[in-house]
Amino acid sequence: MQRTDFGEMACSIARTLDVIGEPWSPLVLRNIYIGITRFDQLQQTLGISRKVLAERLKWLVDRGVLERREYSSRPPRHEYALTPMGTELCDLLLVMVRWGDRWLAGEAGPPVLYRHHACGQISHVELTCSVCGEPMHATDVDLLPGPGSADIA
Amino acid sequence: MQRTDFGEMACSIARTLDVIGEPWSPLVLRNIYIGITRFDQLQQTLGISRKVLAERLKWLVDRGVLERREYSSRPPRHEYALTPMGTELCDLLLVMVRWGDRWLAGEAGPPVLYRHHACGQISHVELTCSVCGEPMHATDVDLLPGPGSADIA
DNA sequence: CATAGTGAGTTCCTTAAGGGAACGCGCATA
DNA sequence: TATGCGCGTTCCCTTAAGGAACTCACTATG
Repeated sequence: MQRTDFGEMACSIARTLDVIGEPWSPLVLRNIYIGITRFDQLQQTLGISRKVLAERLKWLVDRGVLERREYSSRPPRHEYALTPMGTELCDLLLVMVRWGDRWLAGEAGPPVLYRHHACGQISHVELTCSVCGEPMHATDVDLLPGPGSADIA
Repeated sequence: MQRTDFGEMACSIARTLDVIGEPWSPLVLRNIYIGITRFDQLQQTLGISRKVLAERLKWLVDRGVLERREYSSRPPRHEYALTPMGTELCDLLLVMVRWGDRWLAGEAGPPVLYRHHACGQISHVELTCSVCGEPMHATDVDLLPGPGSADIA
């Protein structure tokens, strides 16, 4: 398929999708987040094709989300690690988890639970306003054109 | 391409991706969220192919994220609207915006600003713990197997 | 009444991306 | 010298995305 380039759109959603919008990318990110950092491990646990995995890893490294680093030099071996940019991107995964748990988990319940270090409780993420701290959802905001505008009226 | 089925994985991220992981789906959602609810409008503002748009809309309606409703019966005309499930999915968009604004907006600054109804200020979303209210990011949690487990050790 | 127009898709063709298996390369151990 | 492992790359096949043209049901205009 010939893919439209999202990276050039004046929209932070499109630009974010340009980085991790490809199928598999979020799952690759998830696995590296949970400690599965090597090529073959990723390939086997995800069931992704080696070709696509190689492409995605290179893409994510080029965008600055992942870092490829040597963990052995005698037999040259590499692993992938999250950069600060990549670590913050994992927030997106937590929100996906929250929505998937809520709407798609069904009878069985959530496959994974999250314990918050600060309070020690099993919980999930909530979206709040960075200014007032109250809940902030899509229905609680007005959109205004920003400095980098061009899109949207 | 033959696509691996994410919907059957015991992972809420994969299951969420099964719903909106296709390229364009989040942008379709965004546009409907901001009030662009008709086929031709969506097609023109996104620059998406009509074929793919029709597929995506049908998919999202089938999954329960969107609702197709008639706004005129004499010339039969339809528009698309967010269901409660779809509205909550927009939270994901807010988090994408946050990350894109932070890491990809560059010199120009964010293309769109968000004003929070509750406080009237321009702000952005923050992830907090649903139990204690403190910040909750990917680095602030431990993962434990949940009732719907099968995946992850 | 005939023509043009509109909203919402559908059909058809071309191109490129995903899946999968096989191969390559550098090195270590037997 | 042979086997094996980690990490990819190459090749071929199938399928999905892009894009333009076409359909269909109706409305408005001349």
